Amino acid sequence: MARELLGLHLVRVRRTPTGPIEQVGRIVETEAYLGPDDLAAHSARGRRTPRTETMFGPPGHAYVYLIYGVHHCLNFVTAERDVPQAVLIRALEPIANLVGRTSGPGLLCKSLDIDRSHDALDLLGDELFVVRPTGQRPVELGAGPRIGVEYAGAWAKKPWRLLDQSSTFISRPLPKAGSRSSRRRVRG
DNA sequence: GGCACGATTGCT
DNA sequence: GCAATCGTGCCT
Repeated sequence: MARELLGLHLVRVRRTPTGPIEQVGRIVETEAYLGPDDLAAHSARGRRTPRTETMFGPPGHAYVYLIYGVHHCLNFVTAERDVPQAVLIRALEPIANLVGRTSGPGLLCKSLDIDRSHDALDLLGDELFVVRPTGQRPVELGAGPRIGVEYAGAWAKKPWRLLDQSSTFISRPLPKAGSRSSRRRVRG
């Protein structure tokens, strides 16, 4: 799903006093979180709490959480009920009605005005959803380790951060080949 | 009730 | 390099 979402358009419909505004961004960076095995996931070891409950719910819903007491992060729940997997949306390329930066999970939520009140929102509804654009620009697939999960040991090394290398709106470049974070463990 | 800390960002 | 800022998870 993290791969499939790249290149699709995320649509956010905001109701305003003067009528609805449709914000659109092309998804250019995602990360996969495959709990309960994945120790980098909030649902690691099957941890099921009020916060992570949405991850255990049906797919096609938003999982939104507050990080560092400051920013919100938007995820799509991707697996069947009771299988706590999700895809973090990390960066958008502005297509329509987007003001402010959209490169980075916290910035993206700020620009789309998404917060905890949107947790568990149905992504098949009319407020937040994805569409496949016509004449879709091809995705130049890149992969690297996920950001900010150093604590997850071997799981932190998995190349589950996916992005479109042709986009200038990714949150940060992939680590250079040969750098510590991209080097493969080789048996000696 | 206490306390350590985070799937980030911005400023020094 | 590090502070901001607070909900969450886990312990007592």
